[in-house]
Amino acid sequence: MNFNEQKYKILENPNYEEAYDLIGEGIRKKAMITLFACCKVSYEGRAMSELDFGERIIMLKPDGCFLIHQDNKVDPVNWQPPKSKPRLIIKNETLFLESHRKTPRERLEVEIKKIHFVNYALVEDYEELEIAGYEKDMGDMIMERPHIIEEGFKPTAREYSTEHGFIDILGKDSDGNLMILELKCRKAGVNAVKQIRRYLTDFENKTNAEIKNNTEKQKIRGLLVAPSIGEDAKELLEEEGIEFVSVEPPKELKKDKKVTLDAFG
Amino acid sequence: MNFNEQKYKILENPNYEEAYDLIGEGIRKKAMITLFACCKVSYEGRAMSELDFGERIIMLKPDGCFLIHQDNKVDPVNWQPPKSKPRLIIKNETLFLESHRKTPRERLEVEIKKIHFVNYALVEDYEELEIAGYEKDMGDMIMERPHIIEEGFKPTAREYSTEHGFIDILGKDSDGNLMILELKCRKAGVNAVKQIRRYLTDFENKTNAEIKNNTEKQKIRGLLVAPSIGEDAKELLEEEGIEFVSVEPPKELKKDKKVTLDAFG
DNA sequence: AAGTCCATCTCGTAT
DNA sequence: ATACGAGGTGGACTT
Repeated sequence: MNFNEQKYKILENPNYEEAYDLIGEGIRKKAMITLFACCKVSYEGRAMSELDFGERIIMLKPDGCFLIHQDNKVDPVNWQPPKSKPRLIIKNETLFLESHRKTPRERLEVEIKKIHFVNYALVEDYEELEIAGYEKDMGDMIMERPHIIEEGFKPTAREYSTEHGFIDILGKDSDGNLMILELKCRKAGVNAVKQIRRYLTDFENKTNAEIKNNTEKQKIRGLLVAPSIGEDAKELLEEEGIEFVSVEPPKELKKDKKVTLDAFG
Repeated sequence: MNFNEQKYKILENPNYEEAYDLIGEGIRKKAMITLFACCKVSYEGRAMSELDFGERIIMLKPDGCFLIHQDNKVDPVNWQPPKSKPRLIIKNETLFLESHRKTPRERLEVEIKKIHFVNYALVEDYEELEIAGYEKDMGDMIMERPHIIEEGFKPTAREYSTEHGFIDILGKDSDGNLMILELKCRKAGVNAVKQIRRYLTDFENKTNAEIKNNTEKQKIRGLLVAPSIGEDAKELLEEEGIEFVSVEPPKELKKDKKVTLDAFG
């Protein structure tokens, strides 16, 4: 982030012109914008809706998302998807926020009666969500029957924490080499391979630092474990010297899984 | 709103204790709480997930909803549904936000590294969304104006229960033949056709069993009513001798409809 | 509480 | 661009 830039900016009880300026600035800077305002919302597109005046939290994201949240429910009451284009309009001394998209043509219009506060925030976030739930079943299966991976494989740790996230399964092969397993319950893509690459780097640095005097060099093997693999992922895999093991995820019913998860409670 | 109460409260760069107090106050007052913070998120329940440190917008709603929004996508990256219970914890001079629910047992934990700003807002909103364009509205429209389907069509039942589910609309044509209508408010696929096929089978069996002595055989017509139809669905439709009627879902609001009707009274 | 079905589903991925 | 399927689907309604 540039030091000239503020991380965020807040205005309380702004008039429509001040709010117009702040929101415009936020959009230009690709910030997350949040308003607490009394507004009326009209939507027309795949369906059609009207929401009369009331107070809501409005969010604009830098990817074009437009969310209007009431004080209940997980889902926004009205919204526009990514890549929608926002527009600011002042008409009759009133601020209007609009958001448009094409294919399908959709339009959201928000008439702002009163803004209590508005802010923008320059968000820095480089992380992606790692979901384990479905991989968990697969992990359980491998922990119980390690020979699925290869004869002599011995798992040593689960959900092993590193700088770049959690390694699904850590273990050793019959020659004592370290094995790093990344599990995917569906067709694996390039991201999975990149993830293993990061884990390998973590461990190679660690190994170099901690046991640089170790004369017999311990090998570190990276394995992608998934039912199948995309073509682009396969190329990257071979470049990186990472191995691929085809494993079908166990077909358990959700109900069974639920029982398993409840057992933790 | 009580005049003693502030409509909202904002803190910039609070320490963990100040934030703890403000968020606690917001929860007690049943306010919407918004944070701009660097945080790490763990979820365990129906599935499991980890999201490493990064800046996000966190929202707590008075109904117990808990949302963590990254700077893209409509959906939150992690969340808890209504009626979840929030908890504030200070541990090792660090603030943790938790949210729990039962049935199913789920837990969300947010470790807060740095809060840029936090606020709560006492939201006053008594409006509900008025929406049009659903299957239901389409059904309403056809019940009110049956000629949309064809001249002489007379609906006899709505949501008619069969072994294989509910028939949207049942009726008779001008020749007294039975008509089975399946409504889709968007482009219809093969499933819609298969559904009608099942209904037809149900009725043909019934007819054969009950009135096998009936000399003049009553025809049973299956109709798919939708704005458009997929190519694969069209093929199956023709094989099965099912008819297709193109009807756009009504893009008018209930309120408008009510106004229109009121205008006649 | 559990099941069913719709949704401006959203979101990913392959074609 | 479109088509198809999965989801911690969410949310409304029925049993």
